[in-house]
Amino acid sequence: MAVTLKEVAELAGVSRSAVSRTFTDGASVSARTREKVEKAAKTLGYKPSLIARSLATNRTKLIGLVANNFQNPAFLDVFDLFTSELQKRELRPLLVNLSAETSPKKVVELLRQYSVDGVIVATSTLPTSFAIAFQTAGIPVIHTFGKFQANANVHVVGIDNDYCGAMAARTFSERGYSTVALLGGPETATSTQDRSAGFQRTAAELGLKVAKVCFAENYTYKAGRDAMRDVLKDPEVEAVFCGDDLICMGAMDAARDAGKSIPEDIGFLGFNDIGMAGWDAYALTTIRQPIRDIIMSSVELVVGMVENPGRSPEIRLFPCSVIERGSLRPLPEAG
Amino acid sequence: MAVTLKEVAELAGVSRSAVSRTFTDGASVSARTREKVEKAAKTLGYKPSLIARSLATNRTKLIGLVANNFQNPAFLDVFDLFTSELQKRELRPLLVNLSAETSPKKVVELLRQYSVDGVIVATSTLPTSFAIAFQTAGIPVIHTFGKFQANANVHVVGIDNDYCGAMAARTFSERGYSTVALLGGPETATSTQDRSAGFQRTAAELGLKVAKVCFAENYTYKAGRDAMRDVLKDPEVEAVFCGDDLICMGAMDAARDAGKSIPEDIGFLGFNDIGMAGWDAYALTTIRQPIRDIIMSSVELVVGMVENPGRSPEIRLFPCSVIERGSLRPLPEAG
DNA sequence: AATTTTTTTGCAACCGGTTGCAAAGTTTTT
DNA sequence: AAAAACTTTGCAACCGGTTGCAAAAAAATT
Repeated sequence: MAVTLKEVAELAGVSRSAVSRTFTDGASVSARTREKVEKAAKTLGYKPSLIARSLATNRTKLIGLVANNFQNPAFLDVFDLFTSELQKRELRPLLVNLSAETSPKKVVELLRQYSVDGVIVATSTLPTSFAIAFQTAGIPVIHTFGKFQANANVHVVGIDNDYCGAMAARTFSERGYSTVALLGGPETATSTQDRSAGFQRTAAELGLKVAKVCFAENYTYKAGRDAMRDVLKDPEVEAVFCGDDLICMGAMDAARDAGKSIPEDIGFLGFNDIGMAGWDAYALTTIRQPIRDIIMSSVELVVGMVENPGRSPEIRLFPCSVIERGSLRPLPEAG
Repeated sequence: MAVTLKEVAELAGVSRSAVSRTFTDGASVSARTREKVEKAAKTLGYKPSLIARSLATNRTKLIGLVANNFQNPAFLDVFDLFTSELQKRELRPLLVNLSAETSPKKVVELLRQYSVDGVIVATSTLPTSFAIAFQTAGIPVIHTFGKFQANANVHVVGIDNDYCGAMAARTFSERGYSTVALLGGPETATSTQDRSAGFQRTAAELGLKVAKVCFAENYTYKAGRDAMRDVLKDPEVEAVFCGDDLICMGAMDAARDAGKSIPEDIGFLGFNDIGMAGWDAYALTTIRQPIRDIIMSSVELVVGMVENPGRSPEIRLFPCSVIERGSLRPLPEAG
């Protein structure tokens, strides 16, 4: 069915190598040969087979994209940006939905079998060891949204979660809150752990009482709503720092359900700044994570790794900022 | 770096074919040979290269997944289901983000170059001709969420949009509304056109006045909010049928912003039943589209096509149903 | 035990490209 | 016009598997 190199070579009256070279960037072909080949290729509708090329060059132009959070709208942006950014560079994403795949080990095997050129692990709920498994298998890997360590042994692109936790504590303190709660994302996520640490440490420093610490089971509205019921048992809580906007929205609805009004009776601070955070019904004050920068940088880095595998592990962190809307008391007037 | 067939064959003391056969389902190998090979493979950590296999067998186990709607939360389900459903069958999704890709023609070329075994085009905003282009190129294709025609020439899996439009009109009529509006999705989407047709025809039959027909520019909250401002100019509109839940939520907020309360002053009927539709802040009455059934069926069909390319085009439609929440007047008591 | 049937095995060609190398062809230099 | 330097080209081997075919081995039949 498909037209091959050989047929084009025959029609153009040149060798197979000549045809191959016309379709390879930077190869040496004379203008006359190129013209003949291009004409023949056009006539036959020839396009080189990327599979065959991959076998010969040992490059597939496939980038594995491993995620386990297909429920959260925050990931829509991630997918959109990843795919379009890869496409711009003539690369393709090979998606792996980790929630469905049995073991992480299998995922590594699988992507190795497909000879992906690189892998982006986009999740904060997996340990660093997962990303390292790719590295051990000789596959360039970036742990996006991952936990960074001073003695990095794997590329990490994301944010400083500890610092963001501290930022949340400061945000509460500046607005005059004195007793607050933490309603984090899944407890096993490294992002949750780091934010929690930063939040509690800074709260202590600022004399802010953290009356309650709890965690939602996953990044969903429902999990947030359920966990919030627990927080509401404690009447002294004036504001809640949530590990994710979706969780936060669930928590807000639980609070409203209990007759509280926002921000008068209770304040909420979200995380991520997903599109919905700006909707009138929630008007969420939240800490924005610069997804776009993170993704672009991850793609750039993985491409760099492919070109230069020896590159030493890098940590790239992007700043987050508080987006002021209506779910917290306003800052007191300066002066 | 990677271990090859040849090395395994040498270690096991058998021919390359024997190794190949141990890793090919249904091939003939004796128990003793298989054992020797498996032992050698384990020692060396061998896994067959899928690229090489693809070249030889002309099957890649890659399924192209073309989408152009990465903004809508409804697509999270789509991605999740598609990827996990493909994974169960040992297939991989090769994602194409159409919004970023220049021309549809290029997409066909691209997926052909990667020799995908099949393609699922998951969008209602592209004409049937797009799906047909794959077919012409000899690639099995399913148009999921596509427009179906009596004389089908391409597989379509989805819903009967005309019928759903009619269902919306009946829903309004049953609840005693007499003057309504249609706030559809993008006007170029075939789903919008069909729903609109069914809605208006049935409204006319039921004596329901459609005072206003307009369309959101895309499937977003903002587009819904903007378009709703136009609808609000007409004070006689009692209820609005929206082309998508996200659009509907935007529209609801525009209405509330104008001081209307829901459902007392104005009613809303959404479409899709995304997770957020159930949130307290919206409690959207909406027409549920059975995404899960549609996706599972699409995957099953594309697999069937790969196995039997001669298969004649099929149309698979799934029923939708009204999910009653709080954005419409209740049904009058029976009797 | 000899013959027939069935199963297993290795050989070698093939899938559709790339690429190092040396020969052939051009262009530049002397 | 010959020599030197540079380009272009085709040959042939290779990437890592699969598979039809015939020979070899094993099992079943007589």
